[in-house]
Amino acid sequence: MKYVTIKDIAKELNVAVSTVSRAFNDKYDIKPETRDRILKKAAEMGYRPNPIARKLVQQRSFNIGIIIPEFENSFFPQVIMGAQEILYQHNYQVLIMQSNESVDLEIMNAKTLVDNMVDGLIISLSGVGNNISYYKELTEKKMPLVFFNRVPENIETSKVVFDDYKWAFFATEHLIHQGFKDILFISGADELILSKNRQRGYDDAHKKHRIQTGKKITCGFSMKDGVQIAKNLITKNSIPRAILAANDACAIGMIRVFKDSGFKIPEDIAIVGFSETKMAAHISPTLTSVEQPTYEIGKAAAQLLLEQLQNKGIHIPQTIVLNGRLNVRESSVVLS
Amino acid sequence: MKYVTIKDIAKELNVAVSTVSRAFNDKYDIKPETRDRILKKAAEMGYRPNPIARKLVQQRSFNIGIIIPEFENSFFPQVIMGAQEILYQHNYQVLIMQSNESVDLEIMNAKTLVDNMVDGLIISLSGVGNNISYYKELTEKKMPLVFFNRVPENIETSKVVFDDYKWAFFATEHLIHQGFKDILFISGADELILSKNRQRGYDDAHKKHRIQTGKKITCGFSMKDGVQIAKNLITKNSIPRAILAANDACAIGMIRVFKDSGFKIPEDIAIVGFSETKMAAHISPTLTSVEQPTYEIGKAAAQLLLEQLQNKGIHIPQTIVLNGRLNVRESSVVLS
DNA sequence: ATTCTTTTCGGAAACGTTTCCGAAAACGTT
DNA sequence: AACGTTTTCGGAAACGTTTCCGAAAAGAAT
Repeated sequence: MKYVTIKDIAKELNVAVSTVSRAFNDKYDIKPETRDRILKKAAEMGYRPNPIARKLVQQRSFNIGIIIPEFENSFFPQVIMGAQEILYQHNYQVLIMQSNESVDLEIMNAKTLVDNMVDGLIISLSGVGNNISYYKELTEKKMPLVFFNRVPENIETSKVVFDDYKWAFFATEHLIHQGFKDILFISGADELILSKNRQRGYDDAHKKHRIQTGKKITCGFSMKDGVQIAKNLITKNSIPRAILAANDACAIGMIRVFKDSGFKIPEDIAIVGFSETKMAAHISPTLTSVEQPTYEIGKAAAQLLLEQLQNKGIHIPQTIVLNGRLNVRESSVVLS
Repeated sequence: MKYVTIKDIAKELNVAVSTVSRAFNDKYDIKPETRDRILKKAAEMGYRPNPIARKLVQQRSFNIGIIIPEFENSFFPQVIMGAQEILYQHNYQVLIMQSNESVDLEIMNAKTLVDNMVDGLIISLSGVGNNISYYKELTEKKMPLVFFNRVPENIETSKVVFDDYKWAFFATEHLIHQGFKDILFISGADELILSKNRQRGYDDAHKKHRIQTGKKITCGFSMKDGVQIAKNLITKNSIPRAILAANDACAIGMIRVFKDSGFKIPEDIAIVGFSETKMAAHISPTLTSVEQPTYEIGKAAAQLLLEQLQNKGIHIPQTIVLNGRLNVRESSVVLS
């Protein structure tokens, strides 16, 4: 590939490269007519500024890195769309990396993004065994960071989270209202604040209604995890009356196994999912699920990052807690 | 952010920067012990090579750009995973951009990736009104390009496609075998070869069985498009007996509308989807769908690109045609 | 016409690498 | 000991920008 450079234009027009540069970033003094002359010639020659050279000298990139654990569920893609919308408006490009639920890959991704001089990072942690020491380093070096959804504890950065406590509480209460007592709690990885908050919501709903809590199982966020757990439950013959699942994928995996084994949903086992995928309204039975405002999460994260980018130096970490909704459907309602 | 550079190491060790550079890319002559000394010091100081500086001087990036039209359906994410697997093995980083089904954004994405000196591009076109003149420029400038799934005509590049003709034929024949005559064909954008091939498959299946073809409607690939078309059909009271949909999302959108309006699937309307999303097996009724080998598509595209990268200069455009499978489920089978 | 401001521009350094060229050091050979 | 080879290294240019500094050109004021 042969690129047209600023030098080519300068030579063609018998001006200095600095003049050409000024024509493009007109914050510096340049006579309007020479600027127009340069711009015209540049367009003619098909010149496009080289962002790599610019990054090198400016030590910034106008790039934002986004790291997500997976994109098989539509949750993260939607968050990205939300973030992109905001960031594009402010002339930032978005680099997306995917860590495949692996902490090591996640850190590697973060490092390559930093090496590539992103101006900031939007991150959702990979499930298990998270390691935030690198992120602590980054905050010390003043790299703007925003976590969302799966956020770490004990680190002073901005965060965008869902009100997991409240909605785990409501979802649990919903199941209790339906008359179910033995409610299994499928939790995400223990390290995630998200899991702890849901646990508290689950516990408090039981406390409020003076019911003993059911069992808890820790699990990942994929359909496979749901399948595995359901199979285990069946072989152990330890079938709960109702389930609060880690997310929709997990719930759907479980439903399939249960249905294949002859259980009726919700008559034998009621189930509630989390984070409302598009599938929820279409599977059979339709799945009751806690809906999260995915686009809003992305937008909020982008905005928080932009704030840090603008008033660099002084940065007060904020946590934005977003609200949701419980979409009640067939999987959790028994007509009596 | 303060970065440790090669100069810092050179100063610390009283050697030239060129020596330090040699220590990292040991294709040049360097005494093993000084190399070890440098590597040790570098690790100590937390040095990481700056890929931006390297790109600038080497005029290459070890980055591959992937451009996809959307990532709400799991189809494209899965393709990306496949491509990443291969590219990572060859030490390429992957930059993902998403063009939101907009041709303009797609071209912009391509340009920014080129500006960022990607070594090659893997592209799936955005639906309507595609504009390949820029891609032609790129091929003339020897930029390695591979298209997949939604590929353009009249351009000499490597491509990875699905055997749309064959599977549209089989899917149509399957519906005919079920006894359906009035089969509506929901096509993707007309510009796409994919659409034309499916059309041919659809037509030929009718010819083979001496049945007159049904109507054809052109449509996008999202659930919204399916919803819109189904609504139109209902208001026009032009309900077909069976439908071959553009993809699963579209099919699912239609199913919902039909079900809401009191139609029974498949008793009143049978339907077949395309490209097998995870949803297909879980919605109600379960959806008959043509399954595409998503990971394989990604892998094949990556491999084709790597070939071009390796023997640069001479490049024989190849087209890989991948095979699929028809998963027959409830939505298209009437027990009689 | 002289001096002083302001506008406009050119030159050059810098960003962090790689890589070419040539010189110094180390080693072999006679 | 003198010379030729090979190994190892330093210096410097280059990649395409931005930006600082200072000088030339243009205008204003006396």
